[in-house]
Amino acid sequence: MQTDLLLRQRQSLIQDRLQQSGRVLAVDLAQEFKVSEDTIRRDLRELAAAGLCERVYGGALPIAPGGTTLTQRVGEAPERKAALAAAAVPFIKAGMTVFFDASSTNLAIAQALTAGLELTAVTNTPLIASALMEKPRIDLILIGGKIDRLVGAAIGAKAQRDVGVLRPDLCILGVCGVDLDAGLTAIEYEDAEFKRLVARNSAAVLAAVTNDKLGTSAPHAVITAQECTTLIVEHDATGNTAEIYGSQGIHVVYAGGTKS
Amino acid sequence: MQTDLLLRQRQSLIQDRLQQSGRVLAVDLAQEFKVSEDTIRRDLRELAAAGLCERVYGGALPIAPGGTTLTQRVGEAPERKAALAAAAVPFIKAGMTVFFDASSTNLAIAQALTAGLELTAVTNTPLIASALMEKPRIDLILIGGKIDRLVGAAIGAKAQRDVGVLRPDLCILGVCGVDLDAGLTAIEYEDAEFKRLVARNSAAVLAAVTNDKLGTSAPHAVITAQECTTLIVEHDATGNTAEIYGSQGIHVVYAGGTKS
DNA sequence: TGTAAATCGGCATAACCGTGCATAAAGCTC
DNA sequence: GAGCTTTATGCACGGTTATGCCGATTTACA
Repeated sequence: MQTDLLLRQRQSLIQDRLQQSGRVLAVDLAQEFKVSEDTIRRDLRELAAAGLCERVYGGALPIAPGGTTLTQRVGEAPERKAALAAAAVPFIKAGMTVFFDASSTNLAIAQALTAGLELTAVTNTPLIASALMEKPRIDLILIGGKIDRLVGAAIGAKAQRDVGVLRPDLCILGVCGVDLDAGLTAIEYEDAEFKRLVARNSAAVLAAVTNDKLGTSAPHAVITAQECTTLIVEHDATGNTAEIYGSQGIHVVYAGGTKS
Repeated sequence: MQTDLLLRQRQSLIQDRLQQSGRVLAVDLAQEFKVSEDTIRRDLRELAAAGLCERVYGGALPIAPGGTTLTQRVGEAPERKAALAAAAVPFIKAGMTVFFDASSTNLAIAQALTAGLELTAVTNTPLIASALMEKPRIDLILIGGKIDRLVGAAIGAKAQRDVGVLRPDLCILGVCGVDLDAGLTAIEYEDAEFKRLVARNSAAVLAAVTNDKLGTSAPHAVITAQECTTLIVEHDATGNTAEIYGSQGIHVVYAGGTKS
């Protein structure tokens, strides 16, 4: 706990607390920073005036997300995705080049990254790019092209050409289905093409999936299950998931629960 | 503890302290270098002017926050930007191909578009792309490349190459300064290059600016004032704006007010 | 509806700031 | 080397900022 902070430092830290824990209490902050509650309130008022947080009785909340179509998907089961994201973050290490595929879970991962992390991030998804811009130490590369409205990202010929020159250390894949036989699958043909290209060019592939995708398959194959390095599943995924996929050499991680 | 340092040495050491501990206090430095606080303050002022640190009350911080980024600017004066946006929307007609340049005001314009509008939108700014994704009838094309954190968009060689093939009907330019003699100007060199390229390739150029940019100029010229088709200013812009720019054949529109 | 907590505005104060001026050292010109 | 300019520094002054405290008001909740 630091003492004698400068104003900007304090406000900056408040923003961190906000983004990390989803809310802040004036009392807690006053105690933590050893200043009066009045000062904290003034800070919160200023941050709110600058549009950086939403002022509420007793503290403040992060700025309300707009309500996007893909943000809509983010709105579904946010705590599950946050748990998956928290489990995925440790796999992203400083200095890496990481590709973030289009997916609401991956957006959660991007948001969950610690602010100080230094890495090169690549994405074809504006929403994820926007989230990554909040992290000051990240080198951000945007893959352009025509945006597919369903996927919410650029996946066409141009995007495939641009992403084809990259060799990421890690590919954080978004998938529509995961099955031992069918492998990782996607709903759209072109999306699957794009995902396969990136995954095959990456040194490692990580996928974080909610329970409803486990054991299901979508029309278009992306990669085989064996090509997936790490699979992050929910803590209450069917009991034998780890054994089934683990036997294929896949590293299975349970999120937010007690298991393994 | 050293004595009798030369100015450059001292400033260099201050930078070290800054990078090492994340902040410096004027009092501490004065004591450490055995000079008056005034001298330290002068040092800090110079370093800040050179863009090497951020001056704050009591000392200085590293340039980590990085000037004012796009996400920061979004929160400033939202109601003024909304008014400008409302005035800009009528210029965007169905069927057009429109380029949205990086700018917090342009983000407001993107948000203000009616949901049913059918058009092809192009942007190099993830934040604007995210906003445009909410409009279901818009064909969205993303310009990729390395994201410049200060500008908040892709403006490098790759982005210029990709945008160079487009011939938009309308370019909604974001500018840092507007002056009759200096024309439309930008703070960053590469950003200016990018903007000029897009503007010159567009059939029409529209710029919406807040009062603080009127009559000012930034280091790098984008286009001459005459090359700007439409200029949208605030309702309380200095009275003779319309006359001055109007005499150059520029269509001046006052936003949100009673005038014109 | 009553109560405790949270908030807002005003006020006081101490620390901090920038400016202008003076001084001294260093560098330059002739 | 005399005389000038430039530069770095310190000091004094008035203005500004950050913060804590107080009183009046609003809000949440039982």
